[in-house]
Amino acid sequence: MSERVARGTGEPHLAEKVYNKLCQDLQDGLYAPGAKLILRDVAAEFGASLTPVRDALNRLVGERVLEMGSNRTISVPIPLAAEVREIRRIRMELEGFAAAEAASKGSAGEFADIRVDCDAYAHARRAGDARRMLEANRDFHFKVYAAARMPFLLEMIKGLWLRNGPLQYLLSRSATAPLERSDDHHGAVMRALDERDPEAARQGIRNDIDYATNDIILALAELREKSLA
Amino acid sequence: MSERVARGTGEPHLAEKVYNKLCQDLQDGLYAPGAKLILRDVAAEFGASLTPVRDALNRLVGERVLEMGSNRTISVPIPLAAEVREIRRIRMELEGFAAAEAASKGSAGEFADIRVDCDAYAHARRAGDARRMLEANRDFHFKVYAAARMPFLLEMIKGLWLRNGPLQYLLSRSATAPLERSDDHHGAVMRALDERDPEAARQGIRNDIDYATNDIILALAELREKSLA
DNA sequence: TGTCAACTGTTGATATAACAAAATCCAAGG
DNA sequence: CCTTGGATTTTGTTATATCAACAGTTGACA
Repeated sequence: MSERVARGTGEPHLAEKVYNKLCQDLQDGLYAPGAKLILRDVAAEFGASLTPVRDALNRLVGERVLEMGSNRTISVPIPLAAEVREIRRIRMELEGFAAAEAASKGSAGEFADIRVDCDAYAHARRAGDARRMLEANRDFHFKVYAAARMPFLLEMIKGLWLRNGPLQYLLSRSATAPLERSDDHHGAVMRALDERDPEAARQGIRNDIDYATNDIILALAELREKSLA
Repeated sequence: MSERVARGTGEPHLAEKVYNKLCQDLQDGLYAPGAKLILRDVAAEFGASLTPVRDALNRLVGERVLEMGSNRTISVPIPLAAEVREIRRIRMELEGFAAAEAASKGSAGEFADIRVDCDAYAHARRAGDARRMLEANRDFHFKVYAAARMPFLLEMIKGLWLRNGPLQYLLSRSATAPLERSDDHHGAVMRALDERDPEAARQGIRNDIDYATNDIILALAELREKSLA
């Protein structure tokens, strides 16, 4: 039953596989906020023992993607609206900063690549394809941030996104799911990049985050209301 | 040999004790950058088994305070100068933002409390007491950030500080240890808070971080030079 | 019928054993 | 003196057993 292990190579061990899969699923909004992650259940899912699962979960707790309750239960956080608002402000600072840097330091090639996702987003929205919208939106944002050439900043932003991945779960099930219309903001960012105008890029991203978060806050209120019923 | 465990209460379990102690020691610069953390050694130090130590270390890895090498060895990161510079810029954004918020939202009582640490810092510097300087400096900064009333932001900033805690290890052993003279910047922040001038507070903190990081970069260069010898 | 205590299953915490990859060491050979 | 090859030790990985806290259930008794 003991799995072959590879150390030293880039080959992922079991703990890392579990970690990666959980990240993926969290990002894709497959876990509801509040969902508990039972060690033995997750272990069974992967056909693994507790140890690698503990490793993965503890790492996620360190990243604040999961939280450990006072009873030591690990679960997907249900942020308070105030917390979502706080994270929105932090994201506006950090991602705005990254966009401004990108406008200064990005290459024309990168910008062309970014435009593809910008168009893909608009196209997907017109087609009403929610999944593609999500994907294109994410690619658009992260390609902008990558153009800032600040790897650690990119990591931090990824962490913030992962953190509200589960909230997209809500969004995707929300009655009022508004299919956010970020086209204008994305377009503004795109123009700012081409014109190498850092402040305009910053402001475009800030607006995008500002508006998009409103939907999340609404969905969250809806969840709370439902959980009282 | 099995330790009594308390679940549900706020009482820390073994893994958490290990985690807290490591945080403390890292923050105090007791670990050199590049130091390896051997599972069994740490476990022996705490008279514990591997499991709780794995828990603590994995969490620290998640927080990017420690890093896992390709051979799965966990160690204190030795950042490249470029990384230190990147983190400096991120800190300037984030901590500058927090200071600006503090100027808007902090209470007069908080400001009075902050002034104590500001004075303590100046006093410790004149007395040449390096340890007290460090302490007063940290208290000063974090009290400012706490006044912004953004708990998650505070967490993130703590993470960034923890991350270059080990670099203070270098500083404390550096031949050119410059005993940074942050008095002016601290004073500027202090004035900005009292006058409720967010932009001045932001700029004061930004300057402080900017200058203070230079010392770290110098010490880092010194380390690299020494490690080549 | 309502209440409470004992029982039982669940779940996280810890310790430990077995294993494999890396690292280290040491001796033989060039 | 340096290299090289294998033996030995170190060290991370995984699985597993045991224990204590917790939750839910059942059943006895008032």
